[in-house]
This record gives sequence, C-alpha cells and structure tokens, in this order.
Amino acid sequence: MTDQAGAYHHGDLRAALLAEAATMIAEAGAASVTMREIGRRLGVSRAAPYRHFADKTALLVAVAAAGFDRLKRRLQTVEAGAPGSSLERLRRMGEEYVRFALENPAHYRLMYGKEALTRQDLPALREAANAIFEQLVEVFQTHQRSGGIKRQDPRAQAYVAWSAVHGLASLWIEGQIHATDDIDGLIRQTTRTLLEGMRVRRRGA
Amino acid sequence: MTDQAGAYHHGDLRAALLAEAATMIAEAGAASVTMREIGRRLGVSRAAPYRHFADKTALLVAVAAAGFDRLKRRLQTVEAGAPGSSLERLRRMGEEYVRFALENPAHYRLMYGKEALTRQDLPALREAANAIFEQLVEVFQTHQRSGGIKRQDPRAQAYVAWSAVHGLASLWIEGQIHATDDIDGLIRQTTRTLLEGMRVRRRGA
DNA sequence: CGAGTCGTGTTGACGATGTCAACATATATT
DNA sequence: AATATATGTTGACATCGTCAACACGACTCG
Repeated sequence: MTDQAGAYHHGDLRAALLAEAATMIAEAGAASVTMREIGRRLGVSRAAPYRHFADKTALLVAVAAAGFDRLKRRLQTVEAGAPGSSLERLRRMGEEYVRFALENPAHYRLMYGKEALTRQDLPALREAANAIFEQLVEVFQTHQRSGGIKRQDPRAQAYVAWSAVHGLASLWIEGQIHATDDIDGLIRQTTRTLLEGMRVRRRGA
Repeated sequence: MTDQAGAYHHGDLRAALLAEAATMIAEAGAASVTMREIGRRLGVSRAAPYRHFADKTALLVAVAAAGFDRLKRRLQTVEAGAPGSSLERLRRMGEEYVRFALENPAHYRLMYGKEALTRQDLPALREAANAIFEQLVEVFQTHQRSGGIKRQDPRAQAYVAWSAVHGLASLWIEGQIHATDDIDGLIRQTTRTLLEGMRVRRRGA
C-alpha cells in the first residue's frame, strides 16, 4: 500500500478522475461524461477508471456526493457567520442554497437527477442530501425555541423550505423561468414568502 | 396524404409509438426507452420510428408534451369545478399538481429533466410548461382582485407557488422525502404555508 | 538482494445503442 | 395504368460501457 492513497503509475488517478469529471460536467453536462473521453483527457486508457470506480455510475455518484459536501459547508458558513437578525440568517441560507445551484447548474442537476444514475447504490447520495436536511431541521428547531417560527413539526417545516428553494433552483436550471425576469428578486420573494408563512403572528387571521 | 393522419402499413404507427413510449417510461423510466426496443414491442423495425420522429429526443419531447397537456387539463378541472372557497380552490390546485407528479413519477421527471433530452429543439416543451404557468398567473390575478392575495407581481407569485409544488414533487420522486413521513400532510402543509405567506392581513407585522 | 504478490494500467473483444444510406413496397394521385 | 410519395426494412458504422487477459511497477518478506 502507499501512504498517499493511490499514487502509483499516474499519481492519484482517483482524484484526477473526480476533478476531470466535475470539469466535464460543468462544461457540457453530465451526459458528456464518458469513460473513454475522461481517459483520453487524462492520458490513460479507457479501462483505467475501473480500477478506482466499479462503474460509471459509481464515479458520478462520487462526484455528486462531493457537490453535496460543498453545498453543506457553504450553508454552514451562512448559518454561522452572516450578519443580520436570526430570522434574516435563516432566509439567507435559503438564498445561498439557490445561488449554489445557479452557479453549478449541471452539477446540481446531477446531484438530484437519479435518472442519469441508473438506480444502484445511491444510499450514499441520499445520505449526503439527508445530512443537509438534518442540518436544516436543527435550524428550524432553534428558531422555534427563540420564538420567531410557528411551533409545528420542524421536519415538515424543513421539507417545505427545502422544496421551495429546490424547486426554484430546478425550474431556473431547466430554463422554465424566463431570463427577462429578475431572478435575484425572485429568490428574495420566495424566501420571504416562506418565512412569512411560517412566522408567528400576534393578531389577524 | 391520408385523411386519418398516418395510417399506412402499420395503422397509425405514430400514435402507437407515443403510447408505447409512455408505457415503457411508466414501467421502467425514460432511460429504458430505446428505439430498437420500442420497435420490437410494436413489431416494426428499429428504423421505422424515424419516419415519424426526427430522432429519439423528438419522440421523448412529444411524450413529455403530452404529459403537460394532461396536467394542464387536470388543473383546469380543479380550478373550475372544485368545492370550497376561492382560496381553497387555489390551494387544491397546488395539491393536485403534486398528486399528478406522484402518480406519474417517471413521466414527470421526463417533463422537466432536460438532461435526458439532449439540448435541441425544446422550445415546444418549454412552451407546454409555460402554458400551465400562464394559467397560474391568471388565477393569481383573479385572487388579487377578489382580495385574498397580496397585490404583488402575479408572475412572481406564480413562480413562487410553482417552485414550491414542483420542488416537493421533485424531492419526493427522487426519494429524498422519507417514506415514513406523511406525504399527504406534507402536501397540505406546503400549500397552506404558501397561501399564508401570500395572503393579505389586517393587522400584525 | 531476489522472489513473489498485489496494485495499477493496457489492449482486445463483445453486445447494445442511435442513426444514416440504400432499398423495397404500399398507398395516393393523375 | 403510371407515377410519385409516404412508409417500412436491412445493412452498416461509430460510439459506448464493460469484461477478460495480459503487462508492469512497487511493495513485502525471505
């Protein structure tokens, strides 16, 4: 074995495969990732990747999982360090989620589009996505206690919020939201409407 | 030309292709649709479909467009004929949207997953989706006038609502919402939170 | 230091797929 | 009846994912 995991002939081909696949996805979508082409680009043969990933799906799943990790860290940063009130920070988490998706459309699509990944060992992916969800649940629990948010099942609240931001990101990525529209304003209005619908009120219906 | 469009050797192969493709999608997902397999099932050769559709993408686009038509009619039915107050009808439209998606998961995924359909002449699809959107915009305009809904840009409101229901459907279809959860309750809570966030209020912040 | 073992990469091959060109035939048109 | 057009078929090609067989480098153990 090697101390630096996987550095034989090529020099950490596994990492190179992950990086190159991510590049190809960003450039031309997940459908453009081909075992043969990725080999060509890295100067190895077509079968070389099979020494590091069981099949193409496994490679794509690993790339997608890395995307979830990046997204998770990004949300944590907002939660921890952004300025503004507590509820405002929650709202900004939603904004940041959508921004991540808009900045990495093809990667985001891969993360959620199980169609591209023929059903297989996707528990790893589901778990990666779930980690983000659990984090969101905790945030809602916190805000229920601090009084800004209605005391409902926080898991349900988290699903509702997740749905809204994921849906907005998804529709935009698929080109369903016309470019003439103000996407930043739309992100803002989405997160605001959500919060408005979940906030505790003193009076009125 | 024929009076009954396309009824030569086979007897309306075009319609048969659309129907069989839809069946295959429901059975095993869009990835299972193959020009050769669909030919086998219909008893024609592998190249026969090319007389009716330019390529595989064109066939899938047509199937997806048919899905949008079905969805649109279903929503119109709710809007026109459901019982309950005006705002309650709006909420039920959202519920019905999600239900359609849950009943036809693979088809719904095809309708929005442009990844499966290599970028090409998808204006037809976008337009089909847009027809539903425009319908939704009108509903919001109506409810703004009748007083239940905040007077904001109705297009933005429609996008927010669409995002929420599409996101919920999408997450469920991709298996991100745990089966132990009460999906019907979640649909309800999603539509309620949305409406709550958009409704006009007399007092309170 | 030498032999063997295992990790890593290569080439050859197979079946499946989308699609085109060339050909065949049925239907419509005149 | 003759011709044109719509429809369907077969052959072929490039590409793809993947496996088996082989080759080589690096580490281990004597």
